[in-house]
Amino acid sequence: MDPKPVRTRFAPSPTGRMHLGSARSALYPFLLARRTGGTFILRIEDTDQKRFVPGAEQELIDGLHWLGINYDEGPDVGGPCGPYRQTERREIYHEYAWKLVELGHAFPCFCTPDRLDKVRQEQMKNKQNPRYDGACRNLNPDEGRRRAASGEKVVIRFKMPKEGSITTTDLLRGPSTTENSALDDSVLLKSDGLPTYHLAAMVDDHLMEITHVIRGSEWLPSLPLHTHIIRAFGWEEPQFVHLSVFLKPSGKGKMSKREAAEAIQDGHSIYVSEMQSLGYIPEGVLNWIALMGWGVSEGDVLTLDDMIARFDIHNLTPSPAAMNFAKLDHFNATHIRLLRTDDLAARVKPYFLREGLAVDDAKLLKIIPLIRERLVTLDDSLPFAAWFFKETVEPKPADLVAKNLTAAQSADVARKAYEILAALSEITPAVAEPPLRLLVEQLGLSPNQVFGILRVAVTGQTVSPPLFESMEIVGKEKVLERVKKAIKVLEST
RNA sequence: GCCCCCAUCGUCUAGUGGACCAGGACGUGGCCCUUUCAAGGCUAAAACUGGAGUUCGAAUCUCCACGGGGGCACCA
Repeated sequence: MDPKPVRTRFAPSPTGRMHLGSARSALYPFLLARRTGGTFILRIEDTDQKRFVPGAEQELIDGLHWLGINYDEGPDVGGPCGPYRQTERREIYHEYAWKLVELGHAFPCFCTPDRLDKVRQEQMKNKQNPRYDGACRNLNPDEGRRRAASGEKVVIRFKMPKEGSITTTDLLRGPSTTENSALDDSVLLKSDGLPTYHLAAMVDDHLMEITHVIRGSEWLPSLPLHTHIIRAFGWEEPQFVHLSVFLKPSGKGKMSKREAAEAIQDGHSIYVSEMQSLGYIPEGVLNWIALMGWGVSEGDVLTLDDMIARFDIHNLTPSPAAMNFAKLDHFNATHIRLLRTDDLAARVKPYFLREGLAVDDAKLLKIIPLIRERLVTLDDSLPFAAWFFKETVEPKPADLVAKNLTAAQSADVARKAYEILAALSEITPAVAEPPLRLLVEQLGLSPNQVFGILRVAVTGQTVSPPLFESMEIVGKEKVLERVKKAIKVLEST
């Protein structure tokens, strides 16, 4: 066993919306850290000032917070290895880049982007692999340093060995050997003084003592480069785990902007920040993304705590996974049903308020058990229960007419039901249901017909929570008032 | 074009040479329950990409093909 405490990290770049793929990239290292009693870190990789999006970092932080993926060290909470924002660490990268030059594993390069472009185009025309032509590779380091110090635009490139090969290891895929001749002299430090990912991530993972690098599979092709860099410094190599990508629901190609838009049409989203307003709860979202790329044999309804207890990095799967929103709905509904009544009430309340409804908390608490198992998303509570918080309901006359009955016959049924209800001391399921069932029998009708009329009369809609329980919450006075009104409507139809 | 990765029901997956006529979950069909809508119970259909090897024996190991995905920037 490795005695070193586990340290993992989520290292996003603030260049856009936080999508579900990022959420999963945060979840797994979080789970590993929590599972092993280790430390989980948030590091912001903001070295690309061109693609920087203001507010993106906050969205990331909010998203993690909403999901319950808490980090021990990060830009807003600090920690012993800070700063945790790469733009605040530029001197560090500068130092390490030049150290690599000193060690003979890197070289300063003064080639202009213009010239490199031309070279690249020439190479492509000749059907060669586009790569650095090595113009500055053998420059005298001292001269390079001098020119750089004098303010000349300079870049530092890794000095990839021409010969030999390197064997790298991905925890899920095993070892893989790459010929060095297939690798390029990649840029490590840009002319703006900021590092590229290759340098920054390796330096930070080392300084932050990251033991397991869990990242997207788009990094797999650059693992040989990264391993070269780490070995050039003489550092210990962390375990590398490359996660598969999320594919669009069809399984053909990865999620794109277009698919994201289509998902929205459908009441779904791939953006964490939108999940809440769509009525999803973190438990549902987490369960869904966790199991895309993590195989459990049985028992797949998991809370975050369950995941921590059961997580094993070796059960991650290397193959791409297609998004299946139907499964998200299933997990969301399942976790909603698992919520305590007061918890669910508190979570559902904002959706009523959002519609401008005045919510009575005590009443809401009584409604929750009636709608709980009917909800897929939290906002589904609106069609089921919004009418509870309205003074009056406006049933459609056609809905009040029972199946296979005329309006006049329906009115007659309603009148008889009214008399029964009016005579009751109170309207509860226990008191009201038996006499009304008796009425159903006496009239030779189906429960569906009689209760249907009452349902529409009282709730204003054809689909509602259970009738008698609903009537109890509404109260006798309002029930009678609404049934009376329904009779009038039916009579005038 | 070059490099890399992946491969089990429609989808997510279990499976690490015999315990697999391949298990679970979502979805789908049927039945039951039922005052609507759900939920719940039972049940059905549904997969090892193809070929060649290794082996007494292969979903599991090797190779090839096909397929899918990713990467080839002074982006991450």
